Amino acid sequence: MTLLRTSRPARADRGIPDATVARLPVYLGALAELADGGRSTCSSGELAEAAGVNPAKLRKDLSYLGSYGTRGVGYDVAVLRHHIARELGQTQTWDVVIVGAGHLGSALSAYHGFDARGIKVAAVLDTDPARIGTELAGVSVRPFDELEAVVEEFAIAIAVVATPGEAAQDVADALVAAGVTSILNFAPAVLQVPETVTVRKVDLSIELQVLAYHEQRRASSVEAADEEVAG
Amino acid sequence: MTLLRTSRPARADRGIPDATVARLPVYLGALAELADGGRSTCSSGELAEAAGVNPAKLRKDLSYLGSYGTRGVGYDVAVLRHHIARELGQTQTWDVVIVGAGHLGSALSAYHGFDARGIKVAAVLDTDPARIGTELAGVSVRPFDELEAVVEEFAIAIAVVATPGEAAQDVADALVAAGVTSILNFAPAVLQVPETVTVRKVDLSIELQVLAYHEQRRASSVEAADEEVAG
DNA sequence: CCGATTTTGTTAACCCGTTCACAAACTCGT
DNA sequence: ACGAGTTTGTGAACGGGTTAACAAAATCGG
Repeated sequence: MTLLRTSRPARADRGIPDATVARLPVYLGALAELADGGRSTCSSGELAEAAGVNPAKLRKDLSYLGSYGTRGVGYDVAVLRHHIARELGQTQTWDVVIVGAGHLGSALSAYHGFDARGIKVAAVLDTDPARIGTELAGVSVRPFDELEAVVEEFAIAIAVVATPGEAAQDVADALVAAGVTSILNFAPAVLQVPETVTVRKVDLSIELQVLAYHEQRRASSVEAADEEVAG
Repeated sequence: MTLLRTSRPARADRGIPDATVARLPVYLGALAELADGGRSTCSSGELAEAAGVNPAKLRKDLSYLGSYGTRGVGYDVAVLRHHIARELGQTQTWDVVIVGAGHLGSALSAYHGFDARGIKVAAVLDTDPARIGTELAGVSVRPFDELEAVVEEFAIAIAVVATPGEAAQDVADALVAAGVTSILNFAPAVLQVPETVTVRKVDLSIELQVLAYHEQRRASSVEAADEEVAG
């Protein structure tokens, strides 16, 4: 027997590609709209249009979940919603803790998109005494000291860092020590964590900066076009 | 003569890759820290460490801007900052308008990362009379009707959509009509815009959902590991 | 029951981005 | 002036994701 393990299913152990996982919630939203509109089935074309992606890409994405469509017919809206939700872990509710009750922390704890997607803000923590005790979207702000207690109480695996950049690394260290294994980082800082912990970073000013870059190119492309004509 | 146009410079007309552009602001931040620490030069290794990326990737990224390093020495911090800032369009200030003065709009207008990066919130607009006139981080909230006037007054090219999902498409249409050419969309909706307009989308709940997916895999990978041992 | 039509699932080509590895270019000590 | 050591810039291999294209599988009309 040969020991050729290189070319194997490879999806079984590696899971769904990240790029696909990031799009699944979009499909879920589009399916919810279709369901609200009374549709019980839909084609990949319709769904792709609603989600703003290429139909081939959508089918490829869905194929990672299994074969839940019917050739010549399309997808059953309810069935597909169920399978995507299951794959994303939406069949259970994920309790998360938000660290930092500033503007961003407030905005996040008030964000309505969460409940609909199986995410619940279990607690908001802050070190500022002035903020502790204030009510934010149903939960009151608790002292940062209580982190370990909170993580244990709600069995929290996912945390959101919405602190200033200077505090972010210390907060991350505390989160890791408390047993959190996934961190969504909004602070403008690069977090150092063990390999066992997943970090995703969102930097609002970076997004704007990318837009500014494209704007500048747009502006200077006028000159470029002139050159083109001249040359 | 053959018509082989496939392998061409291709960078001259296409500009810097988006992935690189998104990292340049990170390098800029790391360089600012180094400069604050009194460093006048640095190597690709140091800068890469500070930015949290692979040194080879950093050098490749910088090579798109030109050759601003010195072999055997490294990069001059001040010079490199200047060139990156110029490439990103940071030598000028970009005025942006934020539509939606809810929690997220408030958080964004108070975000300190902007000023340091050449971005200025020129105006915040909302349709809710209760919010109009309130002060947000230096600018008062103005009625959404004044969009065209605001865009003209500040020569605005970039807008931020921080409204509920239902209002987003109407807002986008108005923005396009007013002459805005870049949109950063925080609303949970897929925006339809002309090809001439650039849209970038940030969905906070999607980011959390991706983390939830990884968490779920982590949990079920215990079973998978058992199987592995058994098989 | 069969051919025409629709739509999925998937293979293969393509493209972009990452990473490796190394030659070129610089500094420094002697 | 030269060799040893350092660090950049980039050519090339690699890998993942996107897209096009098509075979497989279903429906429908007659």
